[in-house]
Amino acid sequence: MIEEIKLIVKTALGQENIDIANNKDLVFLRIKIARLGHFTTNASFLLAKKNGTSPMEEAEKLKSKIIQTSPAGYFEKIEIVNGYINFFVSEKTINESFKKISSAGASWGDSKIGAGQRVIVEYGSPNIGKPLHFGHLRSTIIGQALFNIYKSQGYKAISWSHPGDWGKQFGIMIAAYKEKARAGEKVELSIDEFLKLYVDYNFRMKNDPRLEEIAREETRKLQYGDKENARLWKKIYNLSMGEFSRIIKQLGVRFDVNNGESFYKPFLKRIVDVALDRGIAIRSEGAVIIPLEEENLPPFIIQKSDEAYLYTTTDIAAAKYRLEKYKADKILYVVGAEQYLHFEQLFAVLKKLGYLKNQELVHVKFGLVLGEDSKKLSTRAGKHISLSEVIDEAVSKAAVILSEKAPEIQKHEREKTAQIIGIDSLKYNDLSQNRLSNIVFNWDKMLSFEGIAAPYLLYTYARLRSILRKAGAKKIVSGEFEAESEQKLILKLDAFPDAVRLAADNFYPHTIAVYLYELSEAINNFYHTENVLNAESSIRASRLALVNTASIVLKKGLNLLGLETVERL
RNA sequence: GCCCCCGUAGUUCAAUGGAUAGAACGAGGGACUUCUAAUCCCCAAAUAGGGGUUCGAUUCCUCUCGGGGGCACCA
Repeated sequence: MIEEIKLIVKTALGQENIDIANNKDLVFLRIKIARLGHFTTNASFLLAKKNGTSPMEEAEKLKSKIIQTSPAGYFEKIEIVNGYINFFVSEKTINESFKKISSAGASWGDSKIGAGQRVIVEYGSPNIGKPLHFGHLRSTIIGQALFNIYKSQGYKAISWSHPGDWGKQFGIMIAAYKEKARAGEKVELSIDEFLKLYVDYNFRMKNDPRLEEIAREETRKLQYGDKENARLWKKIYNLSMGEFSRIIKQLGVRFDVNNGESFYKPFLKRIVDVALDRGIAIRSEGAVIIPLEEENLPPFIIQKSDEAYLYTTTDIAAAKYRLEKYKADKILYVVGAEQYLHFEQLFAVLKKLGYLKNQELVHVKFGLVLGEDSKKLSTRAGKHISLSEVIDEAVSKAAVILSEKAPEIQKHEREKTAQIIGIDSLKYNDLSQNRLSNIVFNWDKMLSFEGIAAPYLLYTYARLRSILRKAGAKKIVSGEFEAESEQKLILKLDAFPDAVRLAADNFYPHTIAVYLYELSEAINNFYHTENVLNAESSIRASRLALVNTASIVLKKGLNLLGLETVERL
């Protein structure tokens, strides 16, 4: 409806106010206070400023214009309050809107805005060799949601994982492994064992520069093709990727492309050579750096003084590859905010090197997961919360609650349902808040199934499905709605595309998450006040159509966020 | 020292520069012979502080305070 109202107002503004109509400050809003109306615009304020008159005066003039030019019966009334022009749409308009939404069905909220554009979403990139810690959940979940959202907006979206499988952590693990092996100790080849080795070595390295030296040397050897190190690397890589795929699958996430840092090793030398040849990079203190003084940034080191490469080098190669080979128009890097500077530098360097032209590169940053002490959780420091542990905890807690509240659900369905509730809860907990804030890790909060949490949404959905099951299959796409709760629900359904657009524009999945909570409120309110199955036949038919449409939109929204639904709860 | 992010009820979070700043949890009270009570209804409580821009500021600018992160060979 909001698009229709936009058009009506712009038409009424006429040619003489084309500047106002095109002004980006002209806004159309859904009114939050129900008694004031459904929609409003600030056009009168802009007109008053332009003409040196009062908003009230301009509002009156514009209102009579709108009454003349708008389709008959579109508005129930138009009121002017404090200079705002407030629109009350008519019942007929609401019914029309419903028809549109229910016909669109699962495509409601989609758009073609991104048609012909390719967007690569990089997320969920683990550091190979270390088990996934809880912090990885954020990137994975936010990234997957953005990927889904962009796809729904008509983009050709590519989900891309960029595992850190080529860096110094391997040098450290290899060094630690060899140290043990030399001492004649048998090393169990498991992911946990390698983590222990890593943490321990890293800790000792702080006080012993010799160990640091050894690790660095192992890294260099690996990068320059040492056989033994390559063999160890492969071992750790396989262990780690197995673990990664298992968890990713459990989370319902998948990647179109899975090119780790090691994938780019054939390109690294050339990246450095070209940068040097063009005079963009220089040698400094034995290393190769790209100075970024003009950009007011610290220099970007692309090769170490021992000739090993860094993730900076890999990132340049990866970006070049995506821009040139994959012809990406947009790349979203869903990576923690602590890498802010790195991406500022990377984007500046890509421009300098001419790889980045008018494509859009965005660092979609998110806050850290902090420990209970409000300090960063770090694997290096041995502060580690295992992601798979958190997932298991969430699922088993869901199973307990499920058996209390819905004992009638059969065993095999119960396990599946507990999985979905547990995982959805973790995801929703993260997705429902602005990604920029830090999160303090807290078991209770993380696994809370009360209030604004996934079970509320899942329950709402299950209720709708239950009504539809009982009603039997019938397909109705329109209806007459008079009850207040019905109209409120339709207005809420009508707002879904706004939430999706906002999420896409700002890379904010939480706008959808918050919207879905509000939608569920409207749904719960509706079926508490109005009976569906026992209503008189024409009303029953209309309400069933509403229930059906609401369930489709709710499911669609949940799916955009990467959440699954259950049929009963 | 410089740079970035954050600061909203007791707590965890909302609010594309718009009206009377919304929820949830927690505390208290109420609603199931009728489509699932993981639901619904009622009730108290907040913009860190100072300037500025604006018809209008939680939102933009600026200073101060507080929390977090980053700043040459980790990712």
